[in-house]
Amino acid sequence: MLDSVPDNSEPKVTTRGRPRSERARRAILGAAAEVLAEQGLRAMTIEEVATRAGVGKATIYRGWSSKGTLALEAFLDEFLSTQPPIDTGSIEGDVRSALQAWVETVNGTTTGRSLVGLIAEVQLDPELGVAWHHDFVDVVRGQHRRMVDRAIARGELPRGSDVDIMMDLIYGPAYHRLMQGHLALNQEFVELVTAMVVAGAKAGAAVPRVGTLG
Amino acid sequence: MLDSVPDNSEPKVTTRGRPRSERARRAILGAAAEVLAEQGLRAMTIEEVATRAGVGKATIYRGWSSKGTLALEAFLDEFLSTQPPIDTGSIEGDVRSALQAWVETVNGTTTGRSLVGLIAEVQLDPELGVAWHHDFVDVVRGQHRRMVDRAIARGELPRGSDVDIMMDLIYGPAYHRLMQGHLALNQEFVELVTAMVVAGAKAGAAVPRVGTLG
Amino acid sequence: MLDSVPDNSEPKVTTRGRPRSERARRAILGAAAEVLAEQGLRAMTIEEVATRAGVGKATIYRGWSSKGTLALEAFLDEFLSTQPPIDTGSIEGDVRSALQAWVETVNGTTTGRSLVGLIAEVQLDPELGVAWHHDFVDVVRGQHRRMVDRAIARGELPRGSDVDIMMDLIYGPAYHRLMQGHLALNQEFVELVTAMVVAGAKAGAAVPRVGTLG
Amino acid sequence: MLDSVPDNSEPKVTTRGRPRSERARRAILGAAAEVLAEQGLRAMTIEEVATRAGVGKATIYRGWSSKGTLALEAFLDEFLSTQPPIDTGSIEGDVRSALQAWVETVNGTTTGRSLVGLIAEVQLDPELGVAWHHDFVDVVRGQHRRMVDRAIARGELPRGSDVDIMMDLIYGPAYHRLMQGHLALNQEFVELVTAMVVAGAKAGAAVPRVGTLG
DNA sequence: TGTTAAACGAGACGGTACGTCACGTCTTCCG
DNA sequence: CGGAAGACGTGACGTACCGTCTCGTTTAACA
Repeated sequence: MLDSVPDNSEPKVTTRGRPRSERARRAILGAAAEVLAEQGLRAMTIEEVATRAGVGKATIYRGWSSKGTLALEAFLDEFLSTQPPIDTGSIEGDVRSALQAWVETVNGTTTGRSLVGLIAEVQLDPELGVAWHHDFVDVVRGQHRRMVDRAIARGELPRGSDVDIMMDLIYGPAYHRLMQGHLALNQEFVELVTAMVVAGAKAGAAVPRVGTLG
Repeated sequence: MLDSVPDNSEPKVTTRGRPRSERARRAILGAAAEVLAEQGLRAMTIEEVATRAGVGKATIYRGWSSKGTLALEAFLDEFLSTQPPIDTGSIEGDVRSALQAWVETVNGTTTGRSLVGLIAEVQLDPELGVAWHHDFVDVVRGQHRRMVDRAIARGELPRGSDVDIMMDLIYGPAYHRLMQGHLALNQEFVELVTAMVVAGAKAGAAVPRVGTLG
Repeated sequence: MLDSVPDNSEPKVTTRGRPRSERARRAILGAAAEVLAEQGLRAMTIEEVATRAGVGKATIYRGWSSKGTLALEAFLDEFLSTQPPIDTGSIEGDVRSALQAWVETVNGTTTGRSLVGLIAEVQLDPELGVAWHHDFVDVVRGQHRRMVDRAIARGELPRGSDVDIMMDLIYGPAYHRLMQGHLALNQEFVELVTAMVVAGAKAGAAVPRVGTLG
Repeated sequence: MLDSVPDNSEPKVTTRGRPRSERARRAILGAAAEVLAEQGLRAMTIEEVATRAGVGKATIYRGWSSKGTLALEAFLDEFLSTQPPIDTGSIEGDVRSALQAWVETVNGTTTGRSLVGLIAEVQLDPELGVAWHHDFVDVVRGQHRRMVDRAIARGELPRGSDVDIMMDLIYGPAYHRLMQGHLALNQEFVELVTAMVVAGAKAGAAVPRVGTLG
């Protein structure tokens, strides 16, 4: 979907203006992160965030259109900082490292639990979806895409590889287990997915592209 | 409907007794399905379902512990009936057919939209998670597992294949696109996933199994 | 306007149904009377009444359409019980006694202060005006009217006397001082008004009724 | 406008300084009068006045301490200009003319409705009461007092007449009907009150003055 | 004429109360 | 006597204004 790195030097999580006072903005995001970590997204209320931040509710509504957009912004920096840039030199090493970092965050941090709650919220709040795509999906997929692009450039993967499918094969199973909770996200999972995806990608170049679609 | 679902001749979606009167039960589930299709899970309220069903709210609470469990039951039969038993004779054919049926439901029906809402709700309501696993995840994965087992039995896939990872590689990308909405769930997606997963599975037998570390 | 005694065996202060539970109704009216006496009508809030009554705000809104109608009902019984039926045998005695009772209530009780607040509120809330007229103005004027009617029957006042004007001459100055606060409502005021009104009424029978009006 | 208003060459409606810029002051009072006429005192908000006047809220608060004091000043000149100085030569003529002018204003103009709202507001806002007495009650009663004083000087009324009671008997019924709304303020009312008050006043000289009791 | 301090418009801020909604429980009363 | 109807206590919602407080920007008096 997006190939170039999104130029969002600052997130566009809200559709509204942000608070004039940096003090209020920081207090709100800090309180939101706190409540999010303690109680989860469902239990988080604007009223409690306002109280903890020492801020009027209206000030929050002035800056964020919903609980979701606020939680998203509170979540973003923290999560992204746990997903380091990765470049091991081989596609297999890159995939393994990226999955490992993701699994560790998801299993070990409150930020990981917020991720689950936010993905859920996005399904239920269409407006939040817009911000989610711009500030999370596009950003994260941009990083992953560069990983796969490098592998193609190195000749590790066939030139005609479908990068999007590659990315979905790597992270799809991970998000699937995260959301359905049917099996553990552990080291074995990381190894197996890495092995199968890399094997499939190297073997799968010959896939006949169907003609009915672009 | 299902090619021999294990033992749940009747779903265990609720932890409570069900309404004494079958009439009320049908009216409630019908009204719930209606509201679910029209307005989605977030907008559905117990009050509206009760009104439409011509039933007291207490009667609903007697049978279902939350909006989620009610929606789950209203969703289940309908969704599962759209996922027919599959046995084309080859793993490639089976995977393609299964994904196709899933994609068609998800793209074309209100039931598909309910699926998204329910997965979201499950993340936010732990109690609902129990019912979700018993009545949805286990059932559906049971079907898929038999599909892969048959391929191993036929010798299409190596004997030591990790069936769970296979299943996650097939459906993980699908659910990933469904929840993140970053790319279309179309025929090309079905073909590419089928090809890469089958290629990876056939090639991936040599993967060195890590110990039980994790 | 009204001649016959209004048959309001129970007040019609609200336009809505009243709470089903007598317990809630009593708690609400009690709390309202309390807050009214302590803080006055302006400072009284539905939230505080609800809290003190141990009742949800919605229960109050279910029974009363505004702060005013609630305050009115909380005020009514108490106020009316301070204005005893009067029958001294002479118009002069009756007027003096009635004014005296009124002045004592108004000067000495929190109910008196509520009266001021309610009259003010009625000016600002047209809906409240309807209830005010039915439950207060009509009731009180009915009592006063009987007082004047008896004087006419006794022959103390001329047969053609305008009863409404009489009543306004008695109570008009009183309410005027109450609202404008320019002079004290004391015993001297009662005596002077009584004397002048009775003198005017006895002398004023010969007033030529203007013909331009009914 | 007034037949020599005592000393308030400029009203003391506010306890604060006024806006430095005459332009702002006029814009604010104009906007306030407009909103007052359109929506009444209850619905008038400082925010709307500020917006209409093209002025910051702080500029209003710099000049007036509350909605009431602002409304009072917006109301004053306009109302007083409708109550012309009166001197017909007889007490009866004076009373009739004064009541007539008052009734016409009250029945026919938005200024009349503002009067009601302001009297109400005065009951609920003690601080406003101070300004109200200084700028309205004292001014108006000053006019009326001179009217009665002249009648006494002319010998129409007994020398010992209680001027305050006279004034309350004239205007009390009028304000009473205005606030309670129980009967019309029409020509008949004017005539009857005039007749009865004048009759009472002329006959009532013999009233035994009670001591200073009360 | 150029400088500078004030007053200004705009409106964000921390609050309070509003009136509404849906929750999950409890009560009433009808069939 | 079971269930529909819906009132109940609760608590969060999102809004409206409050009165205060920064912000630049006029604006007008003095240098």
